[in-house]
Amino acid sequence: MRKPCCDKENINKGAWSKQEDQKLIDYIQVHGEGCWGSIPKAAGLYRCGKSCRLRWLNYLRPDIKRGIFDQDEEDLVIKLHALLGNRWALIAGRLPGRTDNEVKNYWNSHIRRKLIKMGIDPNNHKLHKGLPSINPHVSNAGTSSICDEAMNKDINNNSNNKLSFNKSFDAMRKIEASKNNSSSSLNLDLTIALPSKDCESQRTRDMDTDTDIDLNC
DNA sequence: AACAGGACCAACCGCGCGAGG
DNA sequence: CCCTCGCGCGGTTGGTCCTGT
Repeated sequence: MRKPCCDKENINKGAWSKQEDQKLIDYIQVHGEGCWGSIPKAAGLYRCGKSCRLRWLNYLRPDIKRGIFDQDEEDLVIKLHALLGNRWALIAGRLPGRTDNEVKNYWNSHIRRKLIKMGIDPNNHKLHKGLPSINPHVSNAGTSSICDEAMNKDINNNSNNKLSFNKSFDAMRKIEASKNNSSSSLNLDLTIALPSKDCESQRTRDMDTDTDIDLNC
């Protein structure tokens, strides 16, 4: 049996107060991120390290972009989900300022419902047989995923603004290939367009994470 | 105005993985 | 090797807000 991540006694749970937020922000601004296990004590917080990490990454980080997803972001989430499945951290890594939690929540509350309404299975991005589609891009029911068309469109339209995915994505492709080896209809040429204005912040972000992606902006 | 049900989202939980001893 | 520990991830929960009746 695994031990709990932290001593449950003297540990606050639930919503964070403004004072707690400020303590965490102040501490990280001075000492930087990392060593989450020791941060609560050092910062004078009665929280476990995991809770501090989550609060910082999902809410307090200064580069977080909040608010509703625009159409480009939503499209990208759909495409990336079709490629990667529920790998929210990887998907969020392609959306500057968005967190995995936010992407996951947005998927579950908005996109998933939207796809279902359109007659598209959100798990495999294929049309349900027999259901009408209101998506003009999808015409070959049951044979092609929604992202194939969108991907091909992007690849054709953005030849000078492409992401070249290297070894991390090679690994990802292997995983996906083994997962889908019997039924995959995805085009695994993982060349995806991003808005050019985001490239620089994206590059910075990738340096901070292990998502090892080579960008040609 | 009051209530119910749904939607949204912050936070928690447990597991897997990698690093270090 | 094996074990322990810390970190990161994805799934889930629960509180709050919103909307319809």
